[in-house]
Amino acid sequence: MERFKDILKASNLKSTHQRLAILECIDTHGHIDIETLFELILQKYPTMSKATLYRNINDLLAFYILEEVKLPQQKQKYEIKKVPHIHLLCSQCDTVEDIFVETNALFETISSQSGFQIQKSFIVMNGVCKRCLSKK
Amino acid sequence: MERFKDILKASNLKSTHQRLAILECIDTHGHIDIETLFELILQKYPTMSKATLYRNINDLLAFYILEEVKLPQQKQKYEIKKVPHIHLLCSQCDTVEDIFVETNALFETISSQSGFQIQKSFIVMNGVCKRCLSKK
DNA sequence: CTTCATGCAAATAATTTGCAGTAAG
DNA sequence: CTTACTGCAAATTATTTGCATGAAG
Repeated sequence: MERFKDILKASNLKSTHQRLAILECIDTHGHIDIETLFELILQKYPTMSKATLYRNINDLLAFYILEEVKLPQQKQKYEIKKVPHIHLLCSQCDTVEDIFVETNALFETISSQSGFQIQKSFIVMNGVCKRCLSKK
Repeated sequence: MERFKDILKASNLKSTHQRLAILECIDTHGHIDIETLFELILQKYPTMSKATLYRNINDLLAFYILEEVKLPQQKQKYEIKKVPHIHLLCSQCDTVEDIFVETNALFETISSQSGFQIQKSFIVMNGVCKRCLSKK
């Protein structure tokens, strides 16, 4: 994917097969943990080592290309950095959905109530997704 | 503290010195990670082992006496389970403050927009706290 | 060519488990 | 007394690092 080559170049990172595979894999999965990511990439690049994976994840985080996603009760996951959004974690099918919602009203309330100056937010909702709800 | 003895008894857990120390320590600190907790308890109970600490944390989580707090860029922390609240994480002094805010409006928006049925939420705000703001 | 990234193995850190002894109720 | 809990050591699992080789630009 050309898109990722450009992103890497912008941070002076070389576009190795491994790095591109990591980015594409995270991109198509949306949210993924190290172990799953490793297994998926191994299928395409049998020589991929975990050291490389960890090093790349850390580098990509440092350059703000990736973002960590810490969900309750789950192993740490990663996603491609995008505009701020809310995570909807379904307790039935275990999938994570992203949703874009206006949160200014909430931010306002919090600021005026506490004097805290909000820079960014991390919001996860736990519940049951549309699909699982309609299954009953 | 009698309060914790009652809580433990309600879950058929014995009130050992170690357990009470863990609970009191987490209670007074608000949010604390394993390593810090271990060092603090060692001061009071020099024989405390990490195996016991981990086992107890897991048991207390299983009985919903503790709750995990996963903050961005931080080691996993724990807190005594309380009513739902929002975490305010200050990027200057690194402290976490709890705040109780009405979130129904946001929940409503999310539900109607996505069809997701919310059961609980985990919300962290990153920014600068009142104290640090006034220091300038 | 030059520099940076990879793979392997070894090192370190984090967490869990088995088991014999100890304390809570 | 009986059962559950603790501490220690060993076992697993997760993550990082050093170094020689290989690939990207």
